[in-house]
Amino acid sequence: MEVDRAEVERRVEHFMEAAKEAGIKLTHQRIEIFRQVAASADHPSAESVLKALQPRMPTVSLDTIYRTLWLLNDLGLVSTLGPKRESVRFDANLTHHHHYVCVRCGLTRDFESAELNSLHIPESVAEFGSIDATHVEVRGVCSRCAKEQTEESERNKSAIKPRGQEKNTP
Amino acid sequence: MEVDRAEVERRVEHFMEAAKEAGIKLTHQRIEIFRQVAASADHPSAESVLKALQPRMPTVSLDTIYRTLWLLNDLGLVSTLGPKRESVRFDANLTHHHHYVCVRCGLTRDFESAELNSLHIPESVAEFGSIDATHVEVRGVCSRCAKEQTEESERNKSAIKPRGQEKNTP
DNA sequence: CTGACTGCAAACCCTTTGCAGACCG
DNA sequence: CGGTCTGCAAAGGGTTTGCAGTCAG
Repeated sequence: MEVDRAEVERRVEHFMEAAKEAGIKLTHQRIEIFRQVAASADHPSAESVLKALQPRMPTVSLDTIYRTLWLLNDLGLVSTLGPKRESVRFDANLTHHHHYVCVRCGLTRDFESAELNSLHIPESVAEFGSIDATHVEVRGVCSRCAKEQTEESERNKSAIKPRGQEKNTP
Repeated sequence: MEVDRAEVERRVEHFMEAAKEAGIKLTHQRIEIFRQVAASADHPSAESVLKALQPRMPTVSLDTIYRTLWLLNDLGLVSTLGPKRESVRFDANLTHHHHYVCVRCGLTRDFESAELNSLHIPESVAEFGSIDATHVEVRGVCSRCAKEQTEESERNKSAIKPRGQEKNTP
């Protein structure tokens, strides 16, 4: 499924500006990789970006795609779906509940809300398939990470923030 | 963070019955692994279950934990958080949007809803940390998988359904 | 020109699998 | 006791990293 052509070009434009501003080089690979992600409505993985790019760029390699996608992520031009790169988590709470997730360390906590259990979902969604459950995910920075963040922000004043790689199962 | 002791025992009880009903053996390992997941409010990974169990059961191995957790998942006694075990997916749509996810093949589609963009989150959630974004995930079986499912349901009439392992980036 | 970037290959981490011995029922 | 289950070790798949050559600015 493809994104509207004009929208793709708008996103690419935005990417070019942001890249220039961040002082990174606009290589052929980066432009094509970004264009490919921007054009796909189905949130591709690195692998599927590679497959899509192969015909146009036979020599592009998977690791460049990874590096580029994470770079784009750091620049705030794309985001990732679901947990970054963690192990699978298991949940013995069988009641209908929702989650608070810390975007820094992955801490996950349940919460309940009768209101959120009965959300009104747009009718258009039914076209995708059956609707079995709806689940709300609240994202933020947990208190512990917030504390660490302020502590270390004393020294860092660089433009680009590193992609948090620390793991944590508190 | 620990789950209420009585609640844990209630869950373990439920597990014992369900296991008997399913005809699987109640080994020491299975009971302890289940108890550990049931007792953790933070949705542990296999690795953290292992660490928690090491003191009590020094010889338990990581692969047994994996096998047991997936077994519990198949029995409907635990569930998994986030995408089962896929590669990271990237998203170039920077607008506030929500997701429809097929639980069979992982197909993911965006949808928008002004109503869902401004949900009322319980105040208790603020205790966990800052609230930066809220995101609704609708789960179901996509039309394509639903078709396949009915086609193959002719032959299968086994009690326990296999854990869907197929991957798919449509 | 020169430092940033790419491609290659090998390393890494989490997870799964094959097999021989151990244990539940 | 027999078949299920465990532990071990090794394989597997996705992702990352070190290095030497390449390219954008």
